[in-house]
Amino acid sequence: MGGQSSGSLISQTGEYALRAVLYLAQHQEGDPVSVETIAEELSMPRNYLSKTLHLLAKRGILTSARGPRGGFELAVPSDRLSLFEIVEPFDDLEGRGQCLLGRPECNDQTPCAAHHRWKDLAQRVSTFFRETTVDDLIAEMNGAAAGAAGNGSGPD
Amino acid sequence: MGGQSSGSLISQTGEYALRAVLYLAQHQEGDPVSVETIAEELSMPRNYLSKTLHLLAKRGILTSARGPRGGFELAVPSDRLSLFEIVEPFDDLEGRGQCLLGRPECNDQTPCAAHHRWKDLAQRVSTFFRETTVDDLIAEMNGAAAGAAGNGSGPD
DNA sequence: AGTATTTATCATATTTTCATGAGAAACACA
DNA sequence: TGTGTTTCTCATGAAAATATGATAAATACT
Repeated sequence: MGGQSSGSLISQTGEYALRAVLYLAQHQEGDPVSVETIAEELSMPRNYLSKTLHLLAKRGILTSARGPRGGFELAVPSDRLSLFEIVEPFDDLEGRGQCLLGRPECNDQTPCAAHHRWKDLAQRVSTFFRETTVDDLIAEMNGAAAGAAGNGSGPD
Repeated sequence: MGGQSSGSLISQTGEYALRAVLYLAQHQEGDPVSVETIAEELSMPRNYLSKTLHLLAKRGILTSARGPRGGFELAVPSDRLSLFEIVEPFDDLEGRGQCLLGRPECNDQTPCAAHHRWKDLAQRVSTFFRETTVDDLIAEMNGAAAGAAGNGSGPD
């Protein structure tokens, strides 16, 4: 022991999913994008990413096509695709994992010691994932890079 | 794949630590408490908990004593012991794990796509762990169970 | 001194997560 | 129809987190 575990809110896999979908949203012109491209561009393990994206496709978040000109595309407009939908297949952001003390049931009726103090924050996190869209993140990227507004053509 | 990972902010081990310390704080009368007792009472793996508490002892958060009448005790007054100190040896709550997209460096200068939106929440979480004390949780427990004040003897 | 009790430490097992590699299936295009 | 490209799927491997069991070391009590 002594080694620190990730501590991150989402798993490595969930993070891959998030970054890959973000990439797809930024490369929506024309043909689908191959796993090869994404994996290389974002430095992710190719086959592992393939499986990850496959699961998102099964969830209806992406469309996949095989063969030449195949690859993945968003199946949902990026301004209607929440981070929650992307991460949820891989990480349980609600339900369990809410209670700091790991109680199976932890609510206003049967609260753990931390419930009342933690509740608000947990709720905010939940809301963040549910209400933040892929589009929001892209907008913020462009905004932050260029100055919050104005330049119609996205960079890159 | 398809199985959801914990999704919890802290690891199983960190959760054990938190719950065990909380238990210790509530049983501070007289003799130290043995791992045996805590493990049984809180349904945790005995030897694993032993190691976990040992690490907290090395950090100066608990004192440990061997032999008859041995066990663990708080080494710090519960109103000056933050949740951060308890969990930090097992989970990296700050630094890495802050960036949603897993960037090694993610700050105001070199932000990831989610940085500006996520920053505030991450900060709040960090503050929660740093500023919430063990005493706060115990007070809340008693308060929530009995009605915010009054009954001197704490319920079990 | 001897004994029972309890933590400390070591070696190992189990489970979950993350990752790799090879081949099958689907598809576009010539 | 054939060929190359790409996802899909399976089998396997590696690493980390979690857990177990046995033994050593320390200590209180008789």
